[in-house]
Formats: sequence, C-alpha cells, structure tokens
Amino acid sequence: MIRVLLAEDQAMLRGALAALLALEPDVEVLGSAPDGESAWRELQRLKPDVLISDIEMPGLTGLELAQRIQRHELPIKVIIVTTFARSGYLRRALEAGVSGYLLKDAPAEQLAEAVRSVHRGGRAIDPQLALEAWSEGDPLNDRERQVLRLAGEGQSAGQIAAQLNLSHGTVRNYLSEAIGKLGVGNRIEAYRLARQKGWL
Amino acid sequence: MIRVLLAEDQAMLRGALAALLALEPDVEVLGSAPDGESAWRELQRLKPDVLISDIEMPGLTGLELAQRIQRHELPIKVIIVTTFARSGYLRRALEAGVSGYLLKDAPAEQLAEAVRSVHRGGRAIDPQLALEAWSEGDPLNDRERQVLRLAGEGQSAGQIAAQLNLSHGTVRNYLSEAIGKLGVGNRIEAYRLARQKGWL
DNA sequence: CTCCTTCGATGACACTTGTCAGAAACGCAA
DNA sequence: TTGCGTTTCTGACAAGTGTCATCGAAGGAG
Repeated sequence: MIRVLLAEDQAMLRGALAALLALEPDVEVLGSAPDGESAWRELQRLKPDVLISDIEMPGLTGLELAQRIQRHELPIKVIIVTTFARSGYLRRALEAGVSGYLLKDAPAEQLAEAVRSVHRGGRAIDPQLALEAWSEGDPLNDRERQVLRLAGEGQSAGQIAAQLNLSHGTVRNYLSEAIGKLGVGNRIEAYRLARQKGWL
Repeated sequence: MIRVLLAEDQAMLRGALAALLALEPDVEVLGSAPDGESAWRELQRLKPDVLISDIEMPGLTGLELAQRIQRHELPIKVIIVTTFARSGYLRRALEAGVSGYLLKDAPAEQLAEAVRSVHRGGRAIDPQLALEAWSEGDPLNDRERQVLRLAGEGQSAGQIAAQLNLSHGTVRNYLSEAIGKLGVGNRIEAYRLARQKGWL
C-alpha cells in the first residue's frame, strides 16, 4: 500500500485527485492540504511515502516544500503536478530533489503510474519538458527579477525605486538590462516572457 | 441515473472529475471532451442530461458552447466549472442560459450536489459571485477593449495603430480613455484590471 | 596593496506615454 | 435641413521610459 499525501490549493481538483487515486487498489490517500504550510505539518504527522504537490500555492510553494523535505532528509518522494510547462520550474524542482514532475495536461492515469514508479525508486518526468529544461538558463539576476515583477504589476520606475530603496535611475537601468537580456522591446514584453519561462 | 458529459481541456482534471462523479451512485459519466468542438459533437451523439464545462478551452469556449445549446434549444442543463471568479464571465454565462456556475476553488463534493440540483430544474451559482455579477458593468467599448488587449501584449501605440488601421494618436486616446474609465494609472494596470474582471 | 568585479547612482538624450482641447467626417433622427 | 452622437484625427505639453557612458564605494583575489 503506497501512502500518499496531496497538496493542492484548488479544492475541486484536490478532491477529484483524491477520488481518482482512491480508485487504485495499491494507493492510500492519507489526506490533503490546501497550502504549503499545512502540507508541511501533515507531512510530519502522517509520514506518507509520496507527496503530490502543486507549485503555485498560497504561502509556501510546492518547490519550497520540496526543498524543505530535501534539507530535512525526510524519506518522502515528491511528485510535482502543475499547470505550467515552464522549464525554469522543472529545473528548480529537480534541484530540490523531486522524483516526479507532471503537467495537469497529462492524462489522469499517468498520475497513479507516476506514484508507483516513484515509490519503486524511479522517476516520472514529463519527457518534452525534460529536454528543454537544461538547455535554456535564466539570464536574470535577483534585482532584475525583483524589478521586473513589480513593473509587471504596472508600477512606475519611481514607485519601484521607493519600494526597494533604490534610485529612480537604478531601477531604469535594471529594467533596461532585463529588456536587453531577454531580447524584447519594453518592460511589458520582458515581464510576459520571463513569466512564461518560469523565471519570474 | 443522471447522464453527464464532461468538457475540460486539462486532461488531469478531466480524468479526476470523471473518477469523482463515477463514485456517485446516481450519476453516470457518458464521456468527456478536451475542447469545445468535440464536446459539441459528443453532445449531439450522447444526448446527456447535464454538460459540465470549463470556460477557457481551445477553439470553442464553454460560454460559446452554452450559447449554441441555448440557440438549438437542446434539453441539456449546463454547469460551468472555472478557475476564474470574473463577474463578466458569470454574467455572460447566465445570459447563455447556464444553470450552474462553480469555481474550481469550491469543494469537490459541491459538484455532485450541483449536478443533482440542476437536474431537478434548480440552479447552482456560486453565491459570492452572484452578488457582484449584476452590480458591476463593463465600461469599455469595443475599440478600447481591442486596443487594451494589444497593449497588454507589450505593443506600443504605433504598432497597435498599424494593426488596427488607426493613427498613433487615436490609439493613445483610446488607451487614455480606458485608463480613465478604469480609474488606474497606466496601460499595464488597466490591462490587468480588465482581464481580472473578465472584460478583456 | 593593487586589480577586478559587483552594486548602485548620475546625467543626458531620444522616444513613448498619458492628457487634453479642438476639429473633420459620417450616419441618423427630428 | 439642422442638430446630435460617434468615430477618428491632430497638435501640444508634461511625465515616464529605454539607453548609454561614466563614476564612486565595497569586497574579494592575487
């Protein structure tokens, strides 16, 4: 019996996945959590074999959760299930020692298959994604990422500067750098591209 | 036995929802479709009692699907299940005669409940959303929407003008109008707000 | 101690953006 | 016909944006 814990913020999907896995005779769903922090608590209480987690959750993300499991050397395999085919996410996930990375676009049967494979000590990585993950690196540094995130919310250089305790001009320099590195024409395109690639 | 058809592009969720509904003794899942057009074909072939559909799907959206069902006066109840708590979406859905509108944030059990309620001739509308749906109207006209969409992709006033056969200045006027109507400070915020409200 | 790199700041320039007042062109209704 | 509303355009101005060369401070590496 493979003991599984689910972390997923969207209630409908959380419940549906639990139902799906409960149909498998060799899988037991111990419980589920709607955010990263409560998943971490449940994890320590229930000691599952496998954690299935979304990435984008309130508070602690799935990637941070995986990192924490890695640092504490818990004997728990992690499978990430996410909407986003972003190579940056996959790379960070692999660095955090996850065993599986599936897209929500993948057929539902694949999830149970992944749980078994991972429990046997194997991996379950979306093959398409695996290819491009190591080819393209994130060219942005921390400041550029930070500034770009705020610019993407519609903030002006001045507002961003005030928030980060930088000067107006420095913020514009970082934005200009980011725009150049990404090969686009303005802050909006830069934001969209970085977001799409999972670099944000 | 309530006969149900599922339309949802995300394969994982589609399979999981089917598993969830299959657990209900009074519900039968006839099949599922990954996009609007194939849902329409399956609909005519299988003649289900209830269609459960996502909104954002490739090709035909869930809202367009509901409209088509309404125009053809098919005796099929529609339940929309979507990520987006956008009042504009709900309003358009209600105009298209849907009987249910649930968020993917809602608990999974609510779906089976909604299927039964709708099959009995009732409605199942997310209560929070129902309130604001009729209060806030979309203040944008067609041109403003069009221009804002392109601006949101990072295009400059000049590029947008070329695409719409307008002058540089006219595009800026429309953007200025939209920014004013939405009470925000620049095109980026305007785009984000309009998008969030489902006006885009 | 120098040399080098990184981080942040400055000033100047051209261009884009947001705002506003005004006007030409068109359809439509009284 | 006159008048109204809608759509589009124009020009002008202030503010914000993107680029670039340059500069100073701090922190290693040799």
